[in-house]
Amino acid sequence: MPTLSDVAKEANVSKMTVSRVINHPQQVTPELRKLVLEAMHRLDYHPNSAASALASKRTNVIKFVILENIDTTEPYYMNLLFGIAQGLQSQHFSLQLVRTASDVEKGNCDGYIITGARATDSAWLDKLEKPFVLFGENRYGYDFIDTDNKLGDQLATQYAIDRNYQSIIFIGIDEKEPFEYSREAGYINTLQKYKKIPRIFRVANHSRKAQSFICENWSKFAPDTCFICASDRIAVGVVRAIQEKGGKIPKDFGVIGFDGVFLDQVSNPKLTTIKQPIFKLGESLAMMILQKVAQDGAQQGEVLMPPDLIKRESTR
Amino acid sequence: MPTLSDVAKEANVSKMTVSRVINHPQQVTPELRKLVLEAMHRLDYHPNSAASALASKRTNVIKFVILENIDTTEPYYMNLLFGIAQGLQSQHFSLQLVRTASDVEKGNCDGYIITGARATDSAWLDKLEKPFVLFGENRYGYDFIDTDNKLGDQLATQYAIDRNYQSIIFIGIDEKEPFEYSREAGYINTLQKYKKIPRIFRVANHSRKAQSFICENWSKFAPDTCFICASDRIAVGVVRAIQEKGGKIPKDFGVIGFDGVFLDQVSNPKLTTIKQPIFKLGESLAMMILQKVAQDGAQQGEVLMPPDLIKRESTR
DNA sequence: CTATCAACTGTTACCGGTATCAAAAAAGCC
DNA sequence: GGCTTTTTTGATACCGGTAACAGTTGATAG
Repeated sequence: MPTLSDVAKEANVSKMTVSRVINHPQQVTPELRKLVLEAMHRLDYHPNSAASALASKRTNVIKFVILENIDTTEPYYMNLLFGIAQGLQSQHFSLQLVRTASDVEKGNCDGYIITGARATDSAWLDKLEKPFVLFGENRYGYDFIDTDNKLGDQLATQYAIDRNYQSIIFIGIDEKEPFEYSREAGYINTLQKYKKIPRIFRVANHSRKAQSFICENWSKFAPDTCFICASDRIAVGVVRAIQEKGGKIPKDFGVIGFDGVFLDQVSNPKLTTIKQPIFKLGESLAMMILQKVAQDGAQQGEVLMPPDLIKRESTR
Repeated sequence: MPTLSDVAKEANVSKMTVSRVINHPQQVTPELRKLVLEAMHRLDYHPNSAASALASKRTNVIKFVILENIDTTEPYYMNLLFGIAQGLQSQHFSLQLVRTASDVEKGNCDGYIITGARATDSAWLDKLEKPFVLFGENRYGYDFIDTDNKLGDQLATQYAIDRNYQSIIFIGIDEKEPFEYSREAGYINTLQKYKKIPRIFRVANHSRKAQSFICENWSKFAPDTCFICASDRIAVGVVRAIQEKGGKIPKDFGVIGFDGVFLDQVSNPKLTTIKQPIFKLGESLAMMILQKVAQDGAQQGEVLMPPDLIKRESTR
């Protein structure tokens, strides 16, 4: 394993010059820079992350905090993680996973990416000493990245209208969280544009809960209805309920999910869904926290990334 | 942040003694050890992982290599990851995720945990310079940890027999991999014990493939049949096929899955399944690779962990 | 009572980088 | 051209640990 010194010798410069080429290239004249880069390349040099972490009093570790029950963890977390990992990798950072607020303080890191934070978590978030960014909308001014939830269900609702479903109903998640309000807002806004009256029901985010809800209230849902669901889980339940009641998908009943990871494919018929750009969200989260760390905790703002409408078999 | 030196001063010993208390406690007399531990506790000392990595020429990073398509990634990987993370945490190691063989060599680490390795991967596995362990059975002598697949489907088959299903059929995954052979072996062995003749079908590991397969061959399956499925995905498809054909679950048809993460709960009826101890597998993987690293790459052998039969609604 | 040895503890040098400041070189100015 | 200012480069001192070896101590043996 070649070291900084090796490269320095090879290029006939001092260690510092090499270090600068890596971290502050603009401080070095182009000629020297080129020399050094060539030397690095010749020797196949890779910086030692532990050494740089030590010298610059960092850890090169970001913690990913998942404040959700492991058993109900959504499959899309895997994609999120991949995205995060990819983003961190590019800066030679590595990752630690944390599942409980109590483990957060254990061991060192340079910053946190936090997901699953609810309104009640803001108490301890405020006490964190390291910079953090959230995955998921919040209205407390914390930096976050999320799918553009509102846009997502605007797309969904618009599509249901375009496909000429007579009645368009929203099946939401029974939680008072910003992402849910945003999705509902997308639905409501779009319906209002056409002077239609919104009808919203809310259930727990479980396929079976959704299924039994629809079955129990089946009489309320006439044919030619499209269900805009706040999650693929719910959509899966709705599909099963319709099938159980003998409704015809997609002819008489349409179903549109939200998430677009895993479940939408396992379902039959495959779900029309709002696909979140999960991998990219992960990557962006990584970039944001790294930047925030580099800028000593400076505010980063909010980022909403547009989702895609994936048209499949559960709508006509 | 207190350092080793701070603790050393507080306890009136040298840095080395403190270091020894942390890494080789048995080399220090109990009295001193106590003194040091108290000092560490008083100061709330946490070792600096970067410094120790640098000094001992390690990186304190383990790479988790996932050789599978991100989109078909099983939800249980999340649990595996949690387990791995937990195991690594305990030794102050952190994690990097890698998805392609080409990224494996990029950046440094002390060892690898590799999953999704197929027979064809052994070529580059042999070339790896750092120690590694595999998640998943293999017959090439590589160290691995896996669920006891054979035992799993012994349990499943035995249960189907106990529940008095007349005919017991295995729906396997259409891949020539050890885990599949082991599951089939568990099924075959148990049936043979009762002088019953095995019937095995194999399909791709997709719910819809399984569904259409069962539908197309529906005439072959008389009532009073239990399907032992090699995965929950397949089980979900089988359940849907039976429902589509109007079969009664669990009275006339039983379905037993394999995995026990996520899908089994989303299904309706909830699946009877062989639940893999995924979290523990992950933890063990972490422990194994850490030990292997500590022992400079010494062989660790194979570990098979027993799964559990979870009895739910898809069997009578 | 001293020599020998084992067991424990301390000293020193170094792991591979980076920050800081000093020195040198280049540029600007009169 | 000489002097000041700015830019570029280099020397040095750490960052917080660990390995290797040296020194100390007490026990055991002769």
